Amino acid sequence: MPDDNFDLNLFLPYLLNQAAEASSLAFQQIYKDRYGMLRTEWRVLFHLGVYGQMTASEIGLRANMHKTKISRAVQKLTERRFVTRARDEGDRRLEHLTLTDFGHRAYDDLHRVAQRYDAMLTEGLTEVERDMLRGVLQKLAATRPRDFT
Amino acid sequence: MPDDNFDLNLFLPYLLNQAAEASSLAFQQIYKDRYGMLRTEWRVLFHLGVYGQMTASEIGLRANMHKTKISRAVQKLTERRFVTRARDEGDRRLEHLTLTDFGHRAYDDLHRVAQRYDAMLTEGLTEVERDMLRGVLQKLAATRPRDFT
DNA sequence: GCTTGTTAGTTACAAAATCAACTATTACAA
DNA sequence: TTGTAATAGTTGATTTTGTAACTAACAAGC
Repeated sequence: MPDDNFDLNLFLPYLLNQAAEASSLAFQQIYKDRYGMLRTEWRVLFHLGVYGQMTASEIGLRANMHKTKISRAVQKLTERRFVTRARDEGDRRLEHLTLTDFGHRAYDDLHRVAQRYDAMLTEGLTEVERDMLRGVLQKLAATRPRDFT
Repeated sequence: MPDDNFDLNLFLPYLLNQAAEASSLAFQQIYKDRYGMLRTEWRVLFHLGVYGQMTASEIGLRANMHKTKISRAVQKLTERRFVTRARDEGDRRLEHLTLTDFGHRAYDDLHRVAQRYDAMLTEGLTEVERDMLRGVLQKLAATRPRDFT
């Protein structure tokens, strides 16, 4: 009855999810414990930290996050004084988001953690493996659904 | 204000999640459209298809899924006649899960789709990249949270 | 100017995931 | 035995996500 003809653990969507979850766990614990953030909130914080001022939809575009997720994350981050919002005077639909000083300190902290964490994750890999891994993952992340039948 | 010192898109937990999501999308669409399954249900179905009869906690152990997720997935799969449950006579806490004929046909179908899909995902990669990718991802999937500060 | 369509962002409701508490059964040691 | 702990699995309450409908502001053609 078992199917020796297919190795589930090597099926890429499954394997990628396992790797992603396992390798996110300990970092997730840190931004949750230190700042009470969810994944969505961490992502918004980092986008603002890395790219500077952005609007919600710019973040959504870059992070592949739906606008409702971002809306809620921004609301939380604003309530907790990590982020401030400012209406665009030219186009009053737009809101420019920026980190507060407080938010910037949180970003600096987590950003340092992230760098050490990334180093830890890859310390078992060769130089070649590290480079190839990121290159291949970027290709896969750019995969847009298309027909394959 | 922007931080040129950190490339978010190369941060492994983030990059892995992006790759995992992008590369799961089209496959997810198929098991959802054809069989109305969720990710959890698809995973249980595949575990039973690949490994044969299993208990819920064996699946949880292999798939790194919480028992409540599995409990609910099994309930759905049983309602929809993909799976049958049988009490263990020796230890009446245990339930052995197996695919019905109907469930097996669904597995066979999706399993074929999965193989073609995997081939499509990796068609842009070299032989070396493919092998290294799966090897490295398996290492990362085995990452257990530990101290890195 | 007006209508029609588009974009930015929010809100409401439904679906799903998470967490804790629960039942039932077995293990095991006093 | 019998009392305590452990394991398998389920259920309920809460949180988070997903989907669709919504408001507000702008754009472009007539």
